[in-house]
Amino acid sequence: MRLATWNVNSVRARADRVVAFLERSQVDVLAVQETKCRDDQFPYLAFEAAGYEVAHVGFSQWNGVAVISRVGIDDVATAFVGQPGFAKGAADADATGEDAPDPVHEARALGATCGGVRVWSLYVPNGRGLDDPHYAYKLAWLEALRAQAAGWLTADPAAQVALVGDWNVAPLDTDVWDMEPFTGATHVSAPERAAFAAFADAGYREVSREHLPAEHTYTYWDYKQLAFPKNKGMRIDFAWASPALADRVTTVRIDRDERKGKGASDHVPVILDLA
DNA sequence: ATGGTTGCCGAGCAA
Repeated sequence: MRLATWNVNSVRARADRVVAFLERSQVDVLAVQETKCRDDQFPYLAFEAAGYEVAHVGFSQWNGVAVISRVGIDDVATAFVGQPGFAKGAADADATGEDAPDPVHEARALGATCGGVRVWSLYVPNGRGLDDPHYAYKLAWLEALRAQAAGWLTADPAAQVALVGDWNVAPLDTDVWDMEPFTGATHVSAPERAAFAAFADAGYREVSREHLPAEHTYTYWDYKQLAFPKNKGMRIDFAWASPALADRVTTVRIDRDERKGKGASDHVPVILDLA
């Protein structure tokens, strides 16, 4: 089975390109992030015509995640248990002693069982800035996911679980082109890196680096300032696998060519082959 | 060159 993950940065702007990728690369299951649409706006027909089923969750023009599969889609979950929402205005309410508004649940996680693998398409909050409320949200979100994922393994040590997507964390200094511009920035801070590494403590293995250990191997390049031609990229898309699944991974590929040409997403697919 | 890119939607936000 071939499993891939890709932040497509709008599935409507790129439906043809995503279908072409699925067919050219013979992908069985694709986890998609940043569809940027509601469920009723998703271009289902383009994927169904190519022989794929789609499970999607999207509430607005922001976020949105999907699993696209030609080996079945069962037990779809449009959030993980305990998934935090963004508590807009929580800090203000705390200061004034007023009741905080209800947190806004965002479409950032979708789980589906495809071909015997529990696949989670994950779009980790960006964080925006170290002083921003979205940064605390990001850390809480990662910790809540880790707690759930640890529980899945405790319940079934032989579980085949893939936690794949845009983690918005560059775990190593060599996962960015240069650390200097990231001074005081998100994606590289110690708490974010610890929250990411905690998935290893929970028993998972990040199989993309196991198979592609080369430094400065990127999955994302900003649209601005000729970042791609200058290869000023970041490695922020990863695949944590449960032990039983990690043992099945034979190859991992990053399809750098998908960043080329007109109409490219700013991220490229990460593709896993499973024995 | 006081910007730089893209996508949402149709101004300004988010990444």
